[in-house]
Amino acid sequence: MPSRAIVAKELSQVLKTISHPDRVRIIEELRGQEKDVNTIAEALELTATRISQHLSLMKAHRIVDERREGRHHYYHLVQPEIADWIVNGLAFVEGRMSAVSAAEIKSARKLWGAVPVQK
Amino acid sequence: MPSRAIVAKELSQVLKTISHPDRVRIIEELRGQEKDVNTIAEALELTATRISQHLSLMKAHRIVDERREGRHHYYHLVQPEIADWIVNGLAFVEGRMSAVSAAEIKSARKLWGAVPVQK
DNA sequence: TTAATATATTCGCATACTTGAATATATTAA
DNA sequence: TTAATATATTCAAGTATGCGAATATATTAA
Repeated sequence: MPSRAIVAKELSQVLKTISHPDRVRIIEELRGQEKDVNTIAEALELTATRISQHLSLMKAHRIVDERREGRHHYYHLVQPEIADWIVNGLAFVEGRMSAVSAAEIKSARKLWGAVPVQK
Repeated sequence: MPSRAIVAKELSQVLKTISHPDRVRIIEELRGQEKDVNTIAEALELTATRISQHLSLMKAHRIVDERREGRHHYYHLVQPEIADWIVNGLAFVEGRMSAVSAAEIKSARKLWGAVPVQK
């Protein structure tokens, strides 16, 4: 298989792993800081089980990694820049939604962008 | 639904649409220029039917658009910058593969990056 | 008109993903 | 030890995706 095809396959695998509404949001939650399962679940108003499932999948694909401390499992992005990359991807979303939603995108971007950047 | 969730959903939809090895490659083929189905099929060594199916899906999701001229259907990226964004995404792939493959990523990036940028 | 070319659409099956519910495990508190 | 907390894993059913083969449509050439 030619190298371009190999790389495309790997990249598409990464894209596939993050292309779920919950997972996009989880990645943004982890922008610049680690968080435990419950904290994420509360922030996104989803069950801890579901968050755990998503994190388990993303860990298997090395998008996130885990640090255990007592009964808390803290997750962080293996490559913190991926969150910035996703924020850049919002640019493509802007032109795709209604004017009303476009305003929401800007506010979402502001919110996400406002989180302290990870070293 | 809060705005962040809406935006995340839309973005994940875009990601999902492009997260297929063939489709990543098609987008890169369309970087900076329109091409017809057969041209793409030959370049990627895939059947025209398959390329047509991918393009049809991406068109439905407004990733690409079509211009018909005679019996040729030329496709182009609705948002040409998406190709650049994908090239940036290669950065995340580099750390994920073996050293040998990492070299291939660089060459792939060089190849893709060498294509003239669309205005 | 007929044939050839270029592409699209439909079909069907195999595979994969999503998700809540139930169950299991690890850690700390009583 | 026992109970409570935090998270993980398994299961099963519903849904979606991928893909080749067959068929259909549009355009141009003969």
